[in-house]
Amino acid sequence: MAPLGARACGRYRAGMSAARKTPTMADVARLAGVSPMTVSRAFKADASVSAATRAAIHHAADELGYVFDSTASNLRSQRTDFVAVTVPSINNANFAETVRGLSDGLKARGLQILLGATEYNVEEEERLIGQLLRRRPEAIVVTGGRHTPRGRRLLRNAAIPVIETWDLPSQPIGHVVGFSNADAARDLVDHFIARGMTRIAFVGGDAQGDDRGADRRAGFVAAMGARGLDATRLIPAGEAPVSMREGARAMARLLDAMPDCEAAICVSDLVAFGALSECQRRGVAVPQRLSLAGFGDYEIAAVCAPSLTTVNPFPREIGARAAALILDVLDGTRREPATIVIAPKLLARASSR
Amino acid sequence: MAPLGARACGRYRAGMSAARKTPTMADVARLAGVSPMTVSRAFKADASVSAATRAAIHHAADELGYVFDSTASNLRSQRTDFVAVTVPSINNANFAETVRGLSDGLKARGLQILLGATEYNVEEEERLIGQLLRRRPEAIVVTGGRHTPRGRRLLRNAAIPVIETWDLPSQPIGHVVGFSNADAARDLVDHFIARGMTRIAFVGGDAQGDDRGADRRAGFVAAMGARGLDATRLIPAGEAPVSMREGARAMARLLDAMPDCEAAICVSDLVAFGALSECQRRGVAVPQRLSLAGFGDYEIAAVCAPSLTTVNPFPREIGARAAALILDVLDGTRREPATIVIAPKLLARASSR
DNA sequence: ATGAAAGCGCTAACAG
DNA sequence: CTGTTAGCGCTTTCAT
Repeated sequence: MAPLGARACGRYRAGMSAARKTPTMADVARLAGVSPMTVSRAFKADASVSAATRAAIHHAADELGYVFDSTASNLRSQRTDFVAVTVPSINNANFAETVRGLSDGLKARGLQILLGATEYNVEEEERLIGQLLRRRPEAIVVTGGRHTPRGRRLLRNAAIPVIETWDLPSQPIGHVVGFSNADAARDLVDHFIARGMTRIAFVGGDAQGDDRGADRRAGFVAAMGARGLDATRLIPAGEAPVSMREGARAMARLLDAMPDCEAAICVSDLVAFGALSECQRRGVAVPQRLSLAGFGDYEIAAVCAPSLTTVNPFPREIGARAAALILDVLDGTRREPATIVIAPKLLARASSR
Repeated sequence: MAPLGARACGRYRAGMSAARKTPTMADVARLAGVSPMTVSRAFKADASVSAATRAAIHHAADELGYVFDSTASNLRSQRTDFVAVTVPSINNANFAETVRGLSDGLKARGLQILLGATEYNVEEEERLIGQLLRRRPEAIVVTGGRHTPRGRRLLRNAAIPVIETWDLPSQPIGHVVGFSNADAARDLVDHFIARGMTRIAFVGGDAQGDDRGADRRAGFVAAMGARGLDATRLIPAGEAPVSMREGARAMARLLDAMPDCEAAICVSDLVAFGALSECQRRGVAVPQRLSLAGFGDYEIAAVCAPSLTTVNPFPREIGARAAALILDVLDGTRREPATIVIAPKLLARASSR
């Protein structure tokens, strides 16, 4: 079946009769009449090879259809140029923006992201961290500061930079690029209070595994308590990922159970939009009868009518700052753990009067 | 600074005074009193090692904080357990769902996704494919059937399964899991015609690099022509990624330029929602004065009021089918290139009367 | 600027 | 079930 080269046994060879071995640097070297070492140098941008030799080598490589083999390079050089990243969900515009910020910041130095989704589950995160660390990434970026004991241990022992994001963990493992979700919720509370509202509800933040959401809800409760207001108007929205549908259902419950509410702070803009749509279905005027706010500054918050008051946590910048931090640490520019605090921005829009 | 072990020179060691070498299988073997080969087997689920030996080895490994090194395994075994995937954008719920479908289908066999975003640019796709193939993935999944010549060549020569998705390329490189974007647009045209509308516009599909969108627009033009209707009501929406904001602006132009339109088919639900919001701002009743349709069955299409008529292309299933295909090919169950055609489903909702 | 030798850490292949 | 030997394809190191 595969007469030559045991390596190709059972391997996929589209439309090829014989399984010819994939060419290696040695093959390129032979064809170009140089040593393998020179070929290796010719494939590194900053290595010293004469222009003519380099051109000849690339020509030979093209002729053979040679593709550089990172797996061998990784082992020998003990560098993978991977940065491992875990996010709760890939299907979330906020986290996707953080990944973009990371990716853009890292690709200039040839670092590639190895992405995993925890699906809002710390056990899954632990499994994922284990899998990712086997690949020997140069650094690892995780979302949030809550991990299983083994997850924490894996991260601490990894001997690579660890960056926790989207949060300000009380016991950081290494570096942090985040913000206070509780403070953001407090700012929204104060926003409504400043506009004369006191009967304020919080929608969501109950989802198991969504620690950022839980922190926002806790921040709401703390802020309401500190202002001497009723902090018990908490509307659960169900399991993560909590989104528009859940927002609509939660608003239905809120309107039924607490018709006197003047404002509702939702755990995210997606929930807020779902809540808004339910208000519109029921003829509840926003913001005249009920003010609404979300979180995240998702695109929909700016586009929907009325536009949604929200908080922009600068997800792209979180990624960009994390990337810059990684580069500094790998360069040796920075040695001590850093905590970079992002200042989220409250955006007052039409959904709050 | 790093007295022992040249490997650790300049490497990051959080809070460690000396740079001790990362333990290897040989270290674990020594501590457990077995050969490295037995340690290797103990780390493979299906290898034959006595239960007692396996337990002892894992105990020793834990004690040393040993982490299996995939880079060495990858080189020696010529397997990476990577599947490379390129999508136009990571920040798009449809593509994110396809990635989830892939990821879920592959993780059972221990395959991990290596993800890259092309940002709707074939040159970027070419670069990305080159980068990804160096990592020696077991298979590669790309979005769409348009590639640069070098991109095509790289894929064809890769000697791994290639799967093009979200499209039905006329010249497939290998396998295909997709659907006809043109047919989907035609179905929407027929949906409106069946409801008595003839002055129908298409919004978007002009974005450079969004081939699926272009196919939908082309399908609209072809279908309108085939039905003897005016196919010139084409509203550009700007460069990819085209989203809600662009939809709102495009609708503003449509209402100004073609106030007699009865229906508008938008290149995506995001554009359709933006268009809807503009209608609401202007007091244009949807669907009474103008019917709307989108594409993609994004969550917002079901939640917004009025809900949006759309087409569900089953993005999750595209990923799941691609994953199943990859497993079959790697198993040797399938040898010939497959073309799996997904049947998108038209969902008639409140935005079209 | 180029080359020779050695070896990264694991596992295929082949014993026993 | 366990061990021995060799080597995956590159790059570090040290020459010249």
